[in-house]
Amino acid sequence: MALPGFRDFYPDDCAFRNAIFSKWREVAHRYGFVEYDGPPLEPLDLFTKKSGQEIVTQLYNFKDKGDREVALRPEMTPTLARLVTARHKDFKKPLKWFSIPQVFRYERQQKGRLREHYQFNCDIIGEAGLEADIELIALVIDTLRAFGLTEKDFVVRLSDRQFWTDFMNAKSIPEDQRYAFIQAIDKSEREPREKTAEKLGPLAAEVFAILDDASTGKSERLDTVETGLRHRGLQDYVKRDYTVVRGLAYYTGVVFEVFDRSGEFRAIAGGGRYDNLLKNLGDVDLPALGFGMGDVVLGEILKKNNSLKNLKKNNGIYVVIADENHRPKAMGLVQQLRDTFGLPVDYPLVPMKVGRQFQAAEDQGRKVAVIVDAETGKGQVVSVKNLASREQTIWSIEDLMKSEVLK
RNA sequence: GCGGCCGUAGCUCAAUGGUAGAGCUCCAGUUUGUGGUACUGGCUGUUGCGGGUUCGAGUCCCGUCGGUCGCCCCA
Repeated sequence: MALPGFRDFYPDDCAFRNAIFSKWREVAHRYGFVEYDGPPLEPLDLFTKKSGQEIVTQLYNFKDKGDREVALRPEMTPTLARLVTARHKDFKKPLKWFSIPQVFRYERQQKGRLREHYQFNCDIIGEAGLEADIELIALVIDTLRAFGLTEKDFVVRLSDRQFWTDFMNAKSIPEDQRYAFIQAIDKSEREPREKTAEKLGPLAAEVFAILDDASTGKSERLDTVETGLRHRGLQDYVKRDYTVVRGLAYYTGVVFEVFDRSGEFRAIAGGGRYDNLLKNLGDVDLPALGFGMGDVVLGEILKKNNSLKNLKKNNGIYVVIADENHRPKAMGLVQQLRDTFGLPVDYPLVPMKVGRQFQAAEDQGRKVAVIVDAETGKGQVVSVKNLASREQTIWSIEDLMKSEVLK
């Protein structure tokens, strides 16, 4: 039994996970992003430096045999920051980097939240202009579209962290009250309105007006982002919503969260601009932005929508050994097929009834069966059966190797 | 860390406090050279674990571990 919050991946699960990974990679590559990776285990202070000591309660951390305080990474951004600050002069800006790390957190698990998951991380570093924000948001949208999801399935809720900073400046909210103010906005959706109003005090009416009707809030940044997305035909995937504030730790500009329209699941993805983080962490002043998308919530949604079906598509070859006397010849053929086609080629490891062999071929999702029998023993002849159409034809091995019937 | 619900075969579940069962899966056969059906047979259990009540506990009580949903938290 796996530890609480950790998953086993049986072959079907692994196929499902890998299908998600390959879509992620495909879309990231389509956007010109390149893949990087880092260690799953990091010095503890890499994370406390960014998030403070409180984060330790949510980490898998321990002392290693060299007496170092270490932790399993809860997120990729600190590692990315380390990589980038260490060698930023080696790379032309902007960097468009992605990664699919397994990340960990020590928390009680619940729906859509385990103690580990794989998180697709895409970041753009070294570009302060809003074109980068638009590109990144377009990437989030296209990633989900690649799984067959549409504007009917999900929405990107767009907000602007700077908008609220400006608001608090205009209202002269003291520094020590700003955290509570942002928290109140963050929780306003999950709390009774009276409770939020109590927290906001005299500003309640004005804030509610903005939360209820996003057009009340003015943000040139969001105007530009929305226009940019409209140019790409993606305007139906986004909605301005100032309730999104994203934990507020280090975001500085445009932020966003992606939700499914049914409201049944947790956030699918989230991200935004964090222009000061690299400077604070690594003493390299580069603007940056990024998002993360986990495989758990996405997987739940794809399963509900029945996406990613047909993972066992018909391909490959099953060599049926109809006459055990010719097993040696069959083994030669198996080897030759593997060399020639690079497709899955399987066969019975031990003598098996012919009917069972066809069943095995079927269960494995093979496209064709190549039948080795007494005729094969006499000459270089095999029968080839298409498992779907059940048509069977006779081939010389020489012709078979040049043909397309097995592909 | 807190609370609700739930732990019985590999899976899904049944069994009034009275001898632990079914379906599916798996394996084999019906069928000694042709696959999704059908039929037949077979394997699998310290009823999560530990205490307690009782003549007797899968069933009731307590604890514990795990699952699940929510709260807290959300990098």
